[in-house]
Amino acid sequence: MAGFDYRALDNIIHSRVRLAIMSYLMTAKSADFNELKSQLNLSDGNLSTHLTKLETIDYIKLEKKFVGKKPLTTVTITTKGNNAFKTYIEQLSTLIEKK
Amino acid sequence: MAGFDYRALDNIIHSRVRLAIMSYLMTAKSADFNELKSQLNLSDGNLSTHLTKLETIDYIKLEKKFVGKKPLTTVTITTKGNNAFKTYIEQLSTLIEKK
DNA sequence: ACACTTACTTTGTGTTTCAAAGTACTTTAT
DNA sequence: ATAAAGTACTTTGAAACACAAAGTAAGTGT
Repeated sequence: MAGFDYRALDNIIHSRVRLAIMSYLMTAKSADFNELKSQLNLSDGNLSTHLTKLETIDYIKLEKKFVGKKPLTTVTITTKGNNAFKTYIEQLSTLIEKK
Repeated sequence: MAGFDYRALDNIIHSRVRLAIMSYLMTAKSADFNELKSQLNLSDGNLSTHLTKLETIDYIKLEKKFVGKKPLTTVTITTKGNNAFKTYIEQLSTLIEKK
């Protein structure tokens, strides 16, 4: 009975906060900073750092523009991010099925 | 569309290594140190520290005895650990179902 | 002008992870 | 008998991580 290889589980997605972010983006496709912040109950700083990390490995794309007078950061999941998330979920599924 | 509450996900189970350990124990019921070490491909130190952490919150029980001349540590999942794991899996399931 | 709000980012501190090194033996050559 | 190598762990230390408090840069009331 071989245990599962924990190294296979995407370490970057597998953070509770980033899992929440990615999961949200999978259905929402895109969201802006404040939407994520309020929906996921994150502090500004916490969200900001996790977004930066996800952006660094190209799982999401961040676009900054002004809407009227206010800055607006829009977050979009990339193809790479989408694939990574799907893989992550599949691995989790096999883990869960084993119960 | 409300995102999921990451704070609800058991932080102690939600470590890749500990998830592997708990998952293994759910089906194996009990295992000894070297079994976990080899099946889960963990270094001695890494396994040791995670076991200690899981023991601290009573998710597992560690029993040390000698078999012949050698020390043997047997790891058993507790009822509390079993429940915590089930809850964890349920939460993950809802996350996955949302896709 | 002054405090206050908004939309973030940076910084600082505490926590976590992991393997290398350490411990306390036992077993195996020589 | 002694040294070298293994066994079964635990402790330690350095790097990475998580998070909120503080900071920034702009706008908005009063």
